Amino acid sequence: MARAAGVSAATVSRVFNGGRVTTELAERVLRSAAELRFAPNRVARALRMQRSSVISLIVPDIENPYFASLARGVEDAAQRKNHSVVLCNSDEDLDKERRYLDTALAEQMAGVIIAAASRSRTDLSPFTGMPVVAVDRRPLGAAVDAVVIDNQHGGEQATAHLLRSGYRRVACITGPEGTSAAEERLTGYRVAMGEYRREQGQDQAQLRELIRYAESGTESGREAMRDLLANEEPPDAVFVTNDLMAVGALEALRAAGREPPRFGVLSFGDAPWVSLIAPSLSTVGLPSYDLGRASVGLLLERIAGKDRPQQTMVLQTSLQVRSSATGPAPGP
Amino acid sequence: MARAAGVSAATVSRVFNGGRVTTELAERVLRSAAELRFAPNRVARALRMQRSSVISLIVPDIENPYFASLARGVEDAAQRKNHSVVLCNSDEDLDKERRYLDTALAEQMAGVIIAAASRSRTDLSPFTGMPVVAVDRRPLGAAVDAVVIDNQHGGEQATAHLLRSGYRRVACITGPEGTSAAEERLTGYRVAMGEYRREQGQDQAQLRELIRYAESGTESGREAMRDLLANEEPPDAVFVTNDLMAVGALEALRAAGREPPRFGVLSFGDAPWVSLIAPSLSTVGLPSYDLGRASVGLLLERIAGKDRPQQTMVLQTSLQVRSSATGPAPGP
DNA sequence: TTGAAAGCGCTAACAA
DNA sequence: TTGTTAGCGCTTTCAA
Repeated sequence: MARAAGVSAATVSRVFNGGRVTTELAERVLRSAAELRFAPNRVARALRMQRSSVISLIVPDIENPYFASLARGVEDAAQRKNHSVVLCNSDEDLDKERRYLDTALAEQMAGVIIAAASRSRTDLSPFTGMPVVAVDRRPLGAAVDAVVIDNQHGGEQATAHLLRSGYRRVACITGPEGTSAAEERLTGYRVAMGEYRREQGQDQAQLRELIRYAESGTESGREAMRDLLANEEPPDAVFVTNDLMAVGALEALRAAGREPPRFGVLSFGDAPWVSLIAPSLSTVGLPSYDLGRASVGLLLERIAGKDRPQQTMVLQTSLQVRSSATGPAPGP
Repeated sequence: MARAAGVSAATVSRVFNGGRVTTELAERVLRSAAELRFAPNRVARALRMQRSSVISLIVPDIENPYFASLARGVEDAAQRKNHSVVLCNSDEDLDKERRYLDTALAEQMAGVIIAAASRSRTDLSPFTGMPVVAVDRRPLGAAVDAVVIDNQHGGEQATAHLLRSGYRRVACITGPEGTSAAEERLTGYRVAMGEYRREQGQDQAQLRELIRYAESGTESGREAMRDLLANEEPPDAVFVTNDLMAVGALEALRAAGREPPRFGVLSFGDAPWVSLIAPSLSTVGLPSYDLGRASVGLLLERIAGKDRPQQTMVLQTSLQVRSSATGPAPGP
């Protein structure tokens, strides 16, 4: 290539990397490159620079629409900055995750974006020198940038919306006890309920009978809902902390003849199908795409060598009003 | 690393690549490698071998569950053979697709798996030397292996199932005229209907009034269904060639008081949410995961240098019976 | 079976 | 501004 244009390899390199070259030479190089369909060999470049332009994206499962959307955000942002994205599905398996991390090292990748399989047991310590951004889940005690969702605020939003819509006894079905997202969303619920009851001068001790922990599947959502309906004083609305459980809750409600929006249902998640089911589910939408995009932003700053304090970005949820929680009164 | 083990670089290389080395030396190398947490530099390897172990996967959009599942199949299979997968979203945009293809070349990737944006205008000609497998869509006139779905057979399966379930006037809502998947599925419908009517000694000329072309969205599915119901002699079942249009059709049916399974609905696609809507949709399931897996199989054969005739694998659909097409008679 | 040496294509330091 | 040179870490002859 250099010979074809009658210049040195260094000049070719400079042309392709924005070095100082006279327009005449640059043109000659570009012309030859076009003729020969030449494009710089990125592998050689990566070897020489000790760093490729590939980002490793490690998620539990790309078939989960949440992570698909996140991945899309990552890929779009990366592509705009001439970076490629390697897709890795960890299946929440620490060993598998570990192998992907090792590969990222061996391939001298530019950086890693990871939704870690475990907050405490994912080991990010070998990554000195390679930038890492944690996304969706912030590993405990690892000195990495992170981008996460404000789950508590989302829980507050959801609960407040139900109360504002006129529901009075708002229940909550949340995920397994001890998982951080579920607990945070529940906290949001407690806070919003506490505030409301304080304003109303109501007793605050009775929240417990309105709360159910479930296993985050359709099945367990249905059971939890059935259980809530069996209360002495049953709720008139429910905040469910994920879409799948919400579908189960909906089924239990239909079986009991308590259909939305008379009975309010609000879920957390915004899966692409929530608008397709009947009634279309109002949800607290997750900024999954932006999560991906933002994590690339942080990662590229680190890759560029920017030395700033470790940082966590907290992205806000947004209420998606559809038809399952418009209010207990007969429609206007 | 070589020094640490007291051997030459060549020996280290042989240890990691299954060359002939005495057990004693091999052990020494492995021990040092473990101590130093050494792993061979894949970039240098790729440069030297003129080929990396990365596969480029080009799909229209990873947020489409069909391609997410396909991608998962690709990644699982690739990972098992120590290959990485680079994710590329073409958005059906030829320019964008072209840039990804160029990157694959510049990165000396091991091969490309592509669901091409266009059957005729996607240009795969620069890929002499780099293996390419077309997936889901077979480019016209490109000499590459391909893995596709048997759309026509799927259409036959769907239609035959409706007829077998007791529906008599089966309509079809298919995608835009001229797109190959839509036409093939429609062909399957025609074949199955023709066969049935021949057996019944019925007139075969009247099929046209049972067929509608739509724009493959919820909206246009609803309209097409409404239009079919306005027929002089309306259908009692419909085969819809994708899930989204089926949701629209379902809405039109509900509005007209003709609910499944009294009115049969069968769709083509098997999106993850089809079992969540009410009634749960019976579908012709697409082997998207296997599509991905199989394409990796073909690709790796080519990468290994296997010289065999160009090949197209046709994967079969499978009927997923749920509750929207159990038969016109009142349930047992 | 092992090691020495060359070279994959690029970029960075230096010299001209 | 341009060219020369060295070397990134590996695999692959070739010779020992």
